[in-house]
Amino acid sequence: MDMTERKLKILQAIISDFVRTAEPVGSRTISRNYELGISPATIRNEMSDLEEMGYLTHPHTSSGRVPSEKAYRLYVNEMMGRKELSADQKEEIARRLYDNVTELDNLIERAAHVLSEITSLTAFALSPAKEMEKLRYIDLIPVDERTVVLMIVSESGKVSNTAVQLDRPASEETLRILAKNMTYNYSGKTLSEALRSDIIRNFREDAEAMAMFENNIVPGFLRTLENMLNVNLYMDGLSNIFSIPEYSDIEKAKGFFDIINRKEEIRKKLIERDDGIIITIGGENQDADLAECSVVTATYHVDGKLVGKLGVIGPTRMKYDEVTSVVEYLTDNISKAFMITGGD
Amino acid sequence: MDMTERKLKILQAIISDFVRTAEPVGSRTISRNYELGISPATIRNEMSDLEEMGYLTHPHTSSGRVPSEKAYRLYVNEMMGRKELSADQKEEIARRLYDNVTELDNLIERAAHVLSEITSLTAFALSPAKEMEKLRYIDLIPVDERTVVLMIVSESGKVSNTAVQLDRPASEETLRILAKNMTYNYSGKTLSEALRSDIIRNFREDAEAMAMFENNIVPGFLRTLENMLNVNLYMDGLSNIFSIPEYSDIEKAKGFFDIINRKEEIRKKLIERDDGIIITIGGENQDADLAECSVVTATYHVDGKLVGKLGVIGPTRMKYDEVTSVVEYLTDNISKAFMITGGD
DNA sequence: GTTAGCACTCGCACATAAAGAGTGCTAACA
DNA sequence: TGTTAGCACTCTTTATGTGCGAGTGCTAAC
Repeated sequence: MDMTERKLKILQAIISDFVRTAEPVGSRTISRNYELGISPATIRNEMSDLEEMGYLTHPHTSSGRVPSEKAYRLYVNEMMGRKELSADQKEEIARRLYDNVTELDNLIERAAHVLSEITSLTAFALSPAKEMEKLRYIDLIPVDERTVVLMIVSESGKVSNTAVQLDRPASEETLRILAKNMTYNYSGKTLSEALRSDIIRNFREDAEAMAMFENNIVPGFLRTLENMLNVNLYMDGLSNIFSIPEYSDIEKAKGFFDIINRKEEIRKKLIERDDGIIITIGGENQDADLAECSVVTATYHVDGKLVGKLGVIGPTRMKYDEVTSVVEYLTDNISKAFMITGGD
Repeated sequence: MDMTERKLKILQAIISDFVRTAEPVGSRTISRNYELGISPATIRNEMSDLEEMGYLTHPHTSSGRVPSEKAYRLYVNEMMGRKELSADQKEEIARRLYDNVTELDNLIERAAHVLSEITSLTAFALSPAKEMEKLRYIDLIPVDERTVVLMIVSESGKVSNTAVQLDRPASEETLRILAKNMTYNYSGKTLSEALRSDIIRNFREDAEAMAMFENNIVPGFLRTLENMLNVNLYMDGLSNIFSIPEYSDIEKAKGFFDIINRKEEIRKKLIERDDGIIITIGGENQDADLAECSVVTATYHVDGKLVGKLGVIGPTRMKYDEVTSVVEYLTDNISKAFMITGGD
């Protein structure tokens, strides 16, 4: 059976109506509310065809039609236009994103918040992966006899540090040598290179320094690198789930929270996703628990180096055009916002 | 009407049964399952008295009795014993608390997690208030011509820092002088003193240093202090709410999440609460949205200086004895755990 | 003071009925 | 040949009625 122009229009009308109301839509509704100039009977015939083609389903004999995942996929791929955000919306988003942000992670967290509020869905955002960040500078700052602070500065200016307790007192001179050596050995290396590579030990001539390096500094160094590499997952708008009719059933709501609680898993899944705007619909999500959800993600870049993701998770019946636009606008603006506020 | 020994026993039986089953309890149930040696009819008479005294309520004429808030209050104040945790439970808690913790905040977050799992309720924990923390050491570390890292180390060893962009290049000498001065002026002061006090400017002799100090260092200093003072609220076990019959109604569940979402408010409320173990039952919580919940909080101390809170929120029908014991055990162990793992 | 007995009250689960929305088919029409 | 009106049929939803069970409150006897 061929897809005709008219079938497409009817399908679009059905999707649009169902997205709005969450109720199966009947032929009369389409005929009344969408000016296609054809009678309910004709629409019924077309609907019957569309069902045979796999674009519609029938909850039961005597109810309206519901778009299938195949229909959403067609809609997203072929029929959906970008919904340009209004100037007001853009301003609102920008204002809230730019407001008083001092840390990149902070900005990302806020992006999740804004995203969830605008879409009324559950939003998430991943702080940037820093594998490709390069080390710039390493220092050991004596605080007291047995305490030094190990500080690592990355090329993008991110600072991280740990207080390290020493076995034995260290002279400032020793610390200076160690720090200088580490900076020399590691600056220009990426964080993951530094973490994976064998620790470079080239002060064998100084037994004292060497012992301390081995026992105290190296563990602290690795710990700090790991901290810097950590990717945080922020989620927001969890309670939005309750305003979605699909989840008015307590069991389903519970199921949703069960998914959402497995943060570690989500984090991994997100990291695996391809770059750019990705929409997965229902069963396209490997996870069986997500079979009734769609996920929209987009990738942001800061400085062309740091890379992270954000997006929303909601019922397959979501406003893909709107959501896509907001997600895109946010990612486009994240690096911009961050430069303006001049965070570290 | 007087409270008698027997009435107390019956009330305790009713509370205990209702806490377990969430169903109104009838006279037969009490007579069968609790060996009080009296018949249902007698129990009915006593129940009737207890109702008149305000300890029981009656959902409708032909159903069992439900304890009132007044009953829970009596129970908590007079009848409840501490439920000693089993050695196994203690070990389990300790193991999970001590496991691989490197940061205090981390430990607190985990405490919330453990607490929610053990009680099957929603748990929260507040990272310690650091108002009383004293500054130990301040340093300015040059990274490149226009970038320095401002580092603050507190007496308990917590390190915090910000990268500061400079208007103009600064000599290492200038930075050294500034850092030395700041350490001299602020070490021994508490964080909040440092934040509130006027900035001390005593290098008027050096116009160059002074200008940089004013324009770049001071804002970074204040920002860092504020960061250090920030109190984080961790919540865990949100989805536990779904296994509580009281919240099988979607509207109530939604209401619960509405409360939980107002993190800022919760944080403030928690900070205001008195020290020690505090139990508020139903309407005793000012917040109308919490009128059907009870909140149990306890205070922990680290090093006798840092102070924070943790606790649970659940239905008025909760196992107060168990919850109290767990909460108490956790707070007692937090500082201990932290010393053992040798965190910063 | 305690207890057995019994009438009475509700709430709940279940069945049944009526209403409403929507389809699918048939036959007529342009 | 495509479109439409008409109508029987299906299935869900909502309202209504009924019986059952749990539990009380009262009375009278112990």
